[in-house]
Amino acid sequence: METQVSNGPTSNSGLPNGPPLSANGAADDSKTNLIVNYLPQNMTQEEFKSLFGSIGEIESCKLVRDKITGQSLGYGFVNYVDPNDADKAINTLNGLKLQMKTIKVSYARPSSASIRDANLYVSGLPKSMSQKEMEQLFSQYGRIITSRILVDQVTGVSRGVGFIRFDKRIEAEEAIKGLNGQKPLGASEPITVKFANNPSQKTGQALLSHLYQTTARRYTGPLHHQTQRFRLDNLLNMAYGVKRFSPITIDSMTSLAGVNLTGASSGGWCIFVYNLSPEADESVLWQLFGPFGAVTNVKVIRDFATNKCKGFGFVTMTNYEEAAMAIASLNGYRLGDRILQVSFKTSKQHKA
DNA sequence: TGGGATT
Repeated sequence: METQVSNGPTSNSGLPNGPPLSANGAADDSKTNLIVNYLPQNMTQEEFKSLFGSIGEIESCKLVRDKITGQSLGYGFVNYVDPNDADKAINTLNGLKLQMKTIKVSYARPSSASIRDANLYVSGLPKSMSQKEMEQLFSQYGRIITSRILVDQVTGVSRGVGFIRFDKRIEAEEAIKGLNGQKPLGASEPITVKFANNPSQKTGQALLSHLYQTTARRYTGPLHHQTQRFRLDNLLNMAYGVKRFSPITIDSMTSLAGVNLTGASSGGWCIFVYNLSPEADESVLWQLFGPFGAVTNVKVIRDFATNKCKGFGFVTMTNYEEAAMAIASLNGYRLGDRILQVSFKTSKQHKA
């Protein structure tokens, strides 16, 4: 997504021209220190250093990692010895495409506690709201460093989700107080405003959570009956319930993986789980579905006001066969005093 | 009986 190199009213540094910024007597690295955003998840410290070291001598550099999981947070800092090299790095490496990412290279703002955790996640935005309009809404609370609205990769339509990074954390806090749960002028639904997760943090957490559940289960005993083995044709009928695709033959089963791109929208098979209790949380979904295979995401849908589960949730599984087995096994499964209904998620508009 | 979306 090339748009990420050119969003926001100012550069990510807040220092568009890299002006002098001494003041406190400490080493002034405002002309040499760069922040690099949108690095590929799998890039190592060594690769990072190698890439930026090709420009000139580096005083120091750091790929920022999650303290607990150790995984890259997708950004880092490079401090050059020579300000000219920093300038050159911006000119030559900003916008560079690495794998699926377009990296952003800009001057780093001076390190300070007050600018940390100033990044907000906004959802429920009207699809018609532009980035500029979103900024106008938030700018009353402080100086915006960057902003973005996520769009559907295919249609380009807003997903109603955005990010706002303020200069100061207190500004972000005030924006949450002032805007969370509020309806923008003319909007029909309130927006949600909260502190954003770190980039790419979610997948790591999902992995960890799954790992935790998988490990913990060994010591707490099985949570459900053994998975039953179904004949393949029987399984497919049960998994799909009412047929919504052209009939699937057993012969075509092996080729389903190649068809995933259409059947499973971007990154897995989405499963609808109905009749969860109001107390249900994400962990119960991990526990139920984890044993069947790779689960990448679980979501319990909660009421905005009460924070209680609205009775359903969603699970995303990577592999079709594992998803189908989970559905065949868990549909009709009794959880407490409730009988679960589990099926592949279908699009409502396509309902007969 | 059908949401939210984490750059």
